[in-house]
Amino acid sequence: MRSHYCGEISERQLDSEVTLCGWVHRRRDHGGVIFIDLRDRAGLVQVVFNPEDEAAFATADRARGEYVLRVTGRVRHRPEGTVNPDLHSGAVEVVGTAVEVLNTAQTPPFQLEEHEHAGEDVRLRYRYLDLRRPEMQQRLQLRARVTSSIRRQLEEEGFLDIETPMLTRATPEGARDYLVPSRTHPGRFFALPQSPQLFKQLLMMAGFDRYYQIVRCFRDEDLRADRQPEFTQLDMEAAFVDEEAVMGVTERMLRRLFREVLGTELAEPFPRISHAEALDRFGSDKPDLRIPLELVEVADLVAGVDFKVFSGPANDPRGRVAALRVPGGGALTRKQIDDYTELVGRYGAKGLAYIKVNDPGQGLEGLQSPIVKFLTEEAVTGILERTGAEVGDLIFFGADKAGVVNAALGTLRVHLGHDLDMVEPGWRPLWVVDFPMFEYDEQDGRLYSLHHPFTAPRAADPAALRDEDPEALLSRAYDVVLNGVELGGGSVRIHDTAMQQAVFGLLGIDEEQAQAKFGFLLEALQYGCPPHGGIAFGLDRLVMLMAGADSIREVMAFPKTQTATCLLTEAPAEVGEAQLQELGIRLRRVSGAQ
RNA sequence: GGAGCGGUAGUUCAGUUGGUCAGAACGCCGGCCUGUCACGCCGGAGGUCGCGGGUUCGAGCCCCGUCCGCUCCGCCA
Repeated sequence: MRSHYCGEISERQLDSEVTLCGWVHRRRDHGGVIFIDLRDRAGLVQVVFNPEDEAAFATADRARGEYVLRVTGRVRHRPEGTVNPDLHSGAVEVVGTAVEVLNTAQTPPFQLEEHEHAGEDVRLRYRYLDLRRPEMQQRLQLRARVTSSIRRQLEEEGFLDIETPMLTRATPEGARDYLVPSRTHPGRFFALPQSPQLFKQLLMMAGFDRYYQIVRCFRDEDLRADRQPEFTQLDMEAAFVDEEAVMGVTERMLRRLFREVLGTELAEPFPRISHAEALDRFGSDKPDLRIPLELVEVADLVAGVDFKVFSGPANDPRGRVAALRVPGGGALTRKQIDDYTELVGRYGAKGLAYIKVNDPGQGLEGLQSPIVKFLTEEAVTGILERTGAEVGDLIFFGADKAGVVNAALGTLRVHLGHDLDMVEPGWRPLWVVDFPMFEYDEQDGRLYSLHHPFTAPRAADPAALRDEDPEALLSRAYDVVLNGVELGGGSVRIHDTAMQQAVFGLLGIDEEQAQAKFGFLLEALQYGCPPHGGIAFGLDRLVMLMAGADSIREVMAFPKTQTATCLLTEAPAEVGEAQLQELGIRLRRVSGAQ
């Protein structure tokens, strides 16, 4: 039907006759000559129609935006002075001698323009039109190149692509499950997988050694710019490996990916940082290393002052007092500081103390601050020294429970980095390692896995595990972070029944529950389970970063809205009584019915 | 569950203190135009101001409720 893609046309096809199929991107009618920019997935090319070709000219005259055309014509150089350097095909044009209207089109509800952006709701409602836009075409093509590169690398390293079930069972821990009622077993439900975690471990036990899958996962939790109810994981697992092997595979894969797709070299090896150090220095377990700001611990300096706001947390084992020095921050206005105060308030901070360093040579006189008067001169001097403050700087403080301080100053650090234009260019991957095994939840009064209950602890045996303070226990888990985005995480797994039972025990999952929910896993562990470990990546986030987009919706063909609906298909929708009856389901109440 | 921002023409938006405030640009339709490329020029059509209620002589504007979109907190092993 066609000989080339529109976007392919260049001087290489000079003087040859080409046949193109595409959409009318734009039509410029000069009365005596008509230009049509014809668009397909590869790009744009300008087609010229002259009145001498009567039939073609008449058809071009009729054509409107988004009409689908098949055009035949000869490729020629553009006349002197009319070359368009913004277009790949801009040195040439196609002289249209035959046109066929393959289909007409209604006027689109929004312009498929780079220049003006339609609201996201309109774009989602007419997603098939939105996806025609060159920007979206490029994003989804980028996504395809990403998965292609990943597959090639992993397959070269001997990984097998094996599918796992979409209909599985609900898990007691973790995110809320999407449920699917069983028709053949009324009253019972499948769950859609939150990840193939247990299946990939079973594949290791089954001897497949090296597995990977690019697989859809489902979590029924509230949405964010980087969270959708269905999303795609690059999931990997290998047997007879330790954390070094998994991290090695990962780095090779990412390095090749960025080289092939973006022409960029990533650091070799990726730097590593412990979870504790990440929180100490950056207030985040996914620090953006492009931002040259760090938190500094000052609890010891203010532990003795009368100022309860500081001395309280400084003497609380779960508290933290930290400073964040902002070079040149003295120029921040009162309004800006107020806005930052409001920002950290969202994370539970009760305020945002600061010191403006006007002239440190003058001692306390050279400082401008609402809190200096509550501190000792010794404390202030110590703070200035430790933060390395210079003239014109500003120092922010966080004093509260450690979690609040980290969240507040960690977020503040990122915002300051962007607002003050301090973000360094480039790609800064890193590994976060030495995660705690558990996290204590004060509300529920119990431990939760920081990763998941199958993560191996750094403990020799179950007895050693029970001897330790659970909150001090480290796991054999690792996260890979890129420019402040958590790209993926994984761990070496437990491959021993007794150890798995011991971890369940610490999580408050008793023998009976463990058997009921994970009996098949505990059983499988007893039939010769090899040591194994793996990692899973958020593919959408990876592509989002590489595409320079600020939401994963921009790199998904048909994403959901924040309330988890599809504006195009209007899913979820009600179903008929007959369908419900077949499933043995009666609705408690029909809310939101029309 | 909570906080914030937004909803006015097909689209993106403006609309002051409640009183010619139903507006602009783009798009669309018609006409003109032989080198444009976000073509240009002339003319035209196009509105349930998200929805419901209230205050008022009078509401796009104020109040209450509600729906939708986005950002964030909680949540996301």
